[in-house]
Amino acid sequence: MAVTMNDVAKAAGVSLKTVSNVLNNYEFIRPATKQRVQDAIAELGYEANLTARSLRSGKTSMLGLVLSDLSAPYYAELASKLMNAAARHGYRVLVEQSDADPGAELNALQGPFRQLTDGLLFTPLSIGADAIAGRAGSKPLVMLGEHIVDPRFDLVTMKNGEAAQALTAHLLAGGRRRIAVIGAHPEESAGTAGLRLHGYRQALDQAGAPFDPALIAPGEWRRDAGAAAVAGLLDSGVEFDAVFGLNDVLALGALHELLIRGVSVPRDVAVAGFDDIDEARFASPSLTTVSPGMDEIAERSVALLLDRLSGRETAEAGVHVESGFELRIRESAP
Amino acid sequence: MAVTMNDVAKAAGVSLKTVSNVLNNYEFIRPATKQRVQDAIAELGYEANLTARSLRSGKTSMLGLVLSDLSAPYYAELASKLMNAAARHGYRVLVEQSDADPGAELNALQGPFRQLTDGLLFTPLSIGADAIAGRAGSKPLVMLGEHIVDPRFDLVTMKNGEAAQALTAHLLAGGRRRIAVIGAHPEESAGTAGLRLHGYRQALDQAGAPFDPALIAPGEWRRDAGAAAVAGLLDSGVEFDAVFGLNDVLALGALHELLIRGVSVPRDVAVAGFDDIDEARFASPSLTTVSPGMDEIAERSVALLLDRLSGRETAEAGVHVESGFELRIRESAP
DNA sequence: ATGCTGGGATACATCGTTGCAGACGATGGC
DNA sequence: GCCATCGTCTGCAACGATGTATCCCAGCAT
Repeated sequence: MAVTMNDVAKAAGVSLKTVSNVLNNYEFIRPATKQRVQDAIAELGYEANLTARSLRSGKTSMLGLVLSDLSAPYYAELASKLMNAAARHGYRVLVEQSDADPGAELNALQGPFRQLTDGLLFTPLSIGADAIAGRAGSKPLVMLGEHIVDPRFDLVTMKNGEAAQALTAHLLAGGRRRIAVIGAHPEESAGTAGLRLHGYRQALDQAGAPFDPALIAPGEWRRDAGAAAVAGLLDSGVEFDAVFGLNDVLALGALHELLIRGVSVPRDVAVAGFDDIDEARFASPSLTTVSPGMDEIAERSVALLLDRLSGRETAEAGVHVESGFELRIRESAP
Repeated sequence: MAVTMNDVAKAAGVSLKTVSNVLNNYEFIRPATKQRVQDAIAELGYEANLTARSLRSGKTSMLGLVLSDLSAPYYAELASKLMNAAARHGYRVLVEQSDADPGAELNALQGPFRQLTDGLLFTPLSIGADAIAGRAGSKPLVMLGEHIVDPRFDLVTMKNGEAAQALTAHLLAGGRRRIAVIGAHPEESAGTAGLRLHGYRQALDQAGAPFDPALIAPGEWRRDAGAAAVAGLLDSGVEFDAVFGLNDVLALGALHELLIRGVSVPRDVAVAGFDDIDEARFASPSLTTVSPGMDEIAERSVALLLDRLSGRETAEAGVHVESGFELRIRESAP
């Protein structure tokens, strides 16, 4: 069997509870006693049993992260940074893939997954604010992304609208007039896709450029969907001189399809994305995109969640944090 | 407070233990009793407390996955598939990033992380077989990748040497004679890089082509290192007509640098990678690479680990599983 | 001396579950 | 009619830690 606190207590000649007190940095312990306990711990190679601690204290020191698919580069990079941020505060991150499935998202919210974690970082994609509110329970919950902007929930996001507007303005400034958008989600308006599309339209309006619905292609946020969307546009005969992928993998799929079809980028068509994943910098041509400040997002969302856990943050209404952004102008849309 | 088994027992008019038996599918329970318990569970909305179960049973239903960096596409895709495979068997996966740091890898092996998991999927990068054997403990451990091939450990890997040989043969068959290799790790010979390099040399030997050490560029397995390696080769004046990136991100970094420098791919230089990450298919030009059968790797490594856990697999020596591979011939090296 | 204060350590109950051993009534063989 | 067996269910202890309440003693004021 493993060494328990009881063994340590016996070895140090103190009570079980004193060992516990030493481990939990209880203030009033004589230095000599503390030393004896620590020596015993070192000698026996004692390691606290986290399961027992969790059962007794009700805390797991784990944060849950719910996202659709860990193999998507944006989520992979985000997860990596979140884990590092959490680790700095002594927490681990347990990841759950929802596949954007409503049932899976609900399960993550109330099932065993929730039980295993002290708080949740949640990227809802297919369920709404009311469904969440009804099942959120009492443990803290921080939303990531902007599918749900609701005063009831804490939210960490970026200035999607502003960023999309700035990026579109950049394309317009480069002389592009017919900017196709791919990856739109027609059903929603408040989600990430909706906000970015809104920013696009604002930029058009500001520049006095017309909005043409024929240029808006729906699609899931995957490389193949980006390629398919561009293929559809090309085949339909709609003219366009730029493509704005609502995220980077869409834009990279589009880029691929354009080049295959013999369309020169950026000469004939400029391409821009959103997210600034590592891959964007090394695409050929390299991809113009928006950097959402992922480090800041990761750091602040963990900080907010931990503030809720510790009770440092007590606001009744949801706290909304917005990170900054930066345009990354590269070869695909100079 | 949450609903406990005790509440269920009272509601159903049975003992605590009977509820436990129902939950654990104990054979000898009268259908009527079982039904009553299940009704009570449904009515009260009871959910088993996993922490308490873990403490009592000594099992967590979590598998540990140790890798260097979740943001690397290969690991992200692998982690995603492993999580899905584990979920199919009722297990969760807890990921730990080691950053290829020896201390972090040792910690994952014996620290709290190990305690939280029933078994480990381990991608060692910086520590050796002896260090692992000395600290492995008694919980099952399955190695991923081939940094460590040792009869003491279970291992799931792919035919690195054969695959690299086949890929190199393909390049040679295409008329390439001076194939640069980037991402070599000169210090090691048994690791992944070493095995792939070995396959490369075997292909050269078989074709009667000379081996030139000047064509071997070391580097970490990242995009920027791939770009830097190619830049170094170009600047040094060494001639080459193909680049074999020991993994895809290296090759993609190399591809990027070649195109920036005005080198035509594949006309002047062919480029090939290894891993077949999603991105390879959508690169421009699309990347010739080796598909390691990641689905199979994920499925079989989880199966092996669970077989060890359940005692279905009892081999004294390590079980070594090799998945198949397929060449994916694409535009970058047709 | 006595009472009070507060630092330092302890005993005991408790978190929610599962393993073990045994109880109980009904059945069946002899 | 007795004992062994079988199916079904139960009680108790235990997993390894923490919270609560309490106790003891030294130091100080009264």
